[in-house]
Formats: sequence, structure tokens, C-alpha cells
Amino acid sequence: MATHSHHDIRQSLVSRIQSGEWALGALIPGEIQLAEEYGCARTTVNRALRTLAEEGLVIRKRKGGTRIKPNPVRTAKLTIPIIREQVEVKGQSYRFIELKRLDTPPPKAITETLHLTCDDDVLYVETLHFADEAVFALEKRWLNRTALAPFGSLPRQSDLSLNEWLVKTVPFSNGDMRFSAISADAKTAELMTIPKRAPLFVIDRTTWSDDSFITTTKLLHTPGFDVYLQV
Amino acid sequence: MATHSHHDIRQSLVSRIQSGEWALGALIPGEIQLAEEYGCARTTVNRALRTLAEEGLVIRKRKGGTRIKPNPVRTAKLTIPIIREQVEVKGQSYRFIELKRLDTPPPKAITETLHLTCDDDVLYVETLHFADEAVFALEKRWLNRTALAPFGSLPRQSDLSLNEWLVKTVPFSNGDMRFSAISADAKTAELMTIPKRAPLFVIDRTTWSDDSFITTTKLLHTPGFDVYLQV
DNA sequence: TAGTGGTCTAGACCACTCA
DNA sequence: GAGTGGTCTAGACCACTAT
Repeated sequence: MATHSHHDIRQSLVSRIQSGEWALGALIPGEIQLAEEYGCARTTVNRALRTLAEEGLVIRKRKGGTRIKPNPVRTAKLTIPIIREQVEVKGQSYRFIELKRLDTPPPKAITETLHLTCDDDVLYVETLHFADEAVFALEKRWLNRTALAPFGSLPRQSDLSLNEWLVKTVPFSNGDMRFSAISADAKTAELMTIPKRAPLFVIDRTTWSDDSFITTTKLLHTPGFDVYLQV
Repeated sequence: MATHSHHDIRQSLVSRIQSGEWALGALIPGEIQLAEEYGCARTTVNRALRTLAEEGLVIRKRKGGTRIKPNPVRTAKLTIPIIREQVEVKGQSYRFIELKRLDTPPPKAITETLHLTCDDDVLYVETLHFADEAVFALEKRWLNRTALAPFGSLPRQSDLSLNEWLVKTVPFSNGDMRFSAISADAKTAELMTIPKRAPLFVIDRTTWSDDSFITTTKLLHTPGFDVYLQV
């Protein structure tokens, strides 16, 4: 077999895995042996196997060798959504209204989850996002102004949406995300001008930068919204 | 700077990006220049930069150089869910009931989406999954028996759930996933023993293996279900 | 302690793409 | 056409860990 490209070798290995040549959990040959088999340098096989490990198809351990992962993990690419872009991609026009901007201290649950100290200066902002005059999402956000201070002042009400400002100003942060479905309560339904008890797609996202809490946000999306992932 | 590890170099580059040394979209020095700067081989810098590109922090182009990505893409690891495990992780006991197993041809919409031919032998299965006697999810699944033939016969009604059998038998496939929220209609609500119009979290997933359609499934989750992602 | 993967090097050639 | 990243090699040494 005269394949010298790590890409081809990766593909060949995937085929051999798919064909059942190696059972789930089984040990596959070592790098040196595979390099001989494929007629290339060990480095090249290493590169192919490393890729497979990053893709979650195999597990590699020094001395332990390389094994087929029993329960493969798929990785999905997820872009941090900028609401304006989500709307405009659909060919609709975007605008937003900031409903509230308050300095009230956050609920206890949030304070605890985010490890906030009493000194942290927390702001609450509620924003309504529109797509072609229909409500697209209601955003409830808490921001840690203490941690955001180095990035300059927050945009004023009528400027850029906070959603977009944050993504562009504080990039490369870490965080987590939770998707769920809830039913709109009376007050929310009225705000979003949708029927009471309509199903809402909810995204809760919390963002950290360098161990300090930046922001947490709850996005309530009107019916019809979805999240698509290539796996 | 005497850092010779691609890992350290990556970290250094991330810091320099976060510090604002290079603006979003800006061109950063080439591999050779960085290699001189860090006092290591170009290969090592290449490895660090390649990692950053895979992480979605930079964009690399031959001749065009390496640029800071304006809109960073975060990658989230997503495990293909096995419903039994999702339930058991929460400390609840799992069981399922297969409601239907029909040979009726699939709806036109599905046939077209999946590029099925007339020859393909398609099976429809409807399963109800329980967590501690409460309904956890309703699963509606179409399977392509033609493509599944090489993997042996499908489990019988009372055995392993099809969900689990598929994940373990046909691993390393490609596919896509869509999350959305809908309201339970009267019939569904009755089946799932939940209130009419309750908000359901829906996962639509389609799986392909080697260009042939394997299965498509719609999972309707009872209220309280969520999907969590580390970003 | 021995074996396996992890990494680094120095050099070479290739492939894409911008001007 | 020239410049940048993409890749391969052959060899070396290191780090972890199973036995």
C-alpha cells in the first residue's frame, strides 16, 4: 500500500474501523507497525492517529497503545450566535429594543452559580430582538461590569446590541450552553406578542474569560427557531 | 523566549491574541518569523498554529498568511445520546416500550430528504422511553433496512432498544442534528401522559454511513429535558 | 523496566493563491 | 512568479504507564 499522506492513511484507518476489522475497544497495531504497513514514516501515521483521537474515534495511551473508542464522541462546530446575523441570514431585517437596564443585584441563584463577590458590579439588561417586525427572541442578561471594565465602556442603548458587542469585544472566552424548551407564561407571552403557553426554545449561556465571570444570558426564542448541527 | 513546546507556543499566541496585540482580522507573522522569535523549528510553530486554526481562533491560507478570525467558532463536544444512559446518569431506572413497528412506506418528505430509492426497504418504529415510570421521550424512527443488512438482524421488540443498538452497531457514521421546541398536540400528549400543549424539546437526527442513509429519528422529550454543552 | 505514544528537529519539496 | 502554509522524512529523545 503506497499511501504516504496522513489524510489518506486516516481515511484508510476509518474504513478499517467501519469494516469491523477491529472490534469496539480493540487494540490496533502500533505506530511503527502501521508505518511499515503503509510504507511511510512513523510521524505520518502518528499524525493520522492523532487526528482520529481528536475526532473521538480512538483512545491513545502511552504504553497502552491505541484502542477503538467504544462510545464515539462526535464533535459539532457551534458558532456563538450573533442574533443580528441569524436574522439577516434568513433574509429578514433586524432591529432590537432595550427594555430594561437595571443595577439591581442579581438573584441569589445567579450570584452563587457564578461565584460572584459582593464587590462585583452587576448589570441586568433585557432586550427584545426583532426579525421583520416579528419578535425573534427575548434576551435576559446579567453582566459583570467589574470584569468588563478593561474592555471599555458598554455601548449605549441605541447602539450595537450588547449581544454583538460582547461577541466582538470579548472573544476567545470559555463558557457553557444549555438548550431547553419551556412554555411561555402570561407576562412573557405578552412581551413577545405570542400566544400564551407557546413553546419557547431557550438558550442559557454563561461566559468566562480567564476565570472571571463575564456574562450570563437567557435567550427565549419564538416558535419556529431551531439549532442545526453538523455532526 | 526559549519555549520549544508547541503547547507553550500555542498558549503564548493565545495570550498575545487576547492581549490585543493583533486586532481581529489582522495578519500575524509568518511561521518562519515566529520560529525565529521563539527559537524553535518551523514545524513546531506550524503545529501550534494548526491547533489554533482547528480551534477556530485563526484562519490560515497559503500565500495569504495567518489571520485572527473575526468571529471565533467554538467547538462543542457532543456525545451521541443513548437514552438509557441519559436516564441512568440521573439515577433513575430505564425501560422502554415499542409502540409500533410498521413496514409502511415513509412520507414523501422523508423519502426525498434522504435520497431513498424505491428499492430501499424502510421500517418505521415508534418507541416510548421511561425514566422511573414517567415518560422521558417519544421516539419516531425510520430505518433503512437495506443499508443495515450488513450489520445483522435488528433486535427484537423486547431486547435492546433500537436507539442503543444503532449507536453501538453502526458507529462512526456521519449525520446532522436539529434542536427545536414544539407544543404537544392532543394525541402526542395522551401518548406521553403529559398535559396538552406542554413544551417538548425535539431532536431530529439523521445518520449516514458511507453515503448511504441509515436512519432518521425524531425524539420528543418531556418538559424538563435539556442539552448541555461545554464550549 | 520496557514499550508505546508524544514531541522536536532540520531539511526538503509541494500546493495553493495573491499580485 | 513568488511567498506562504501543508506535508513528509529520518532520526532522536522524552514521558507516561502497563506489567
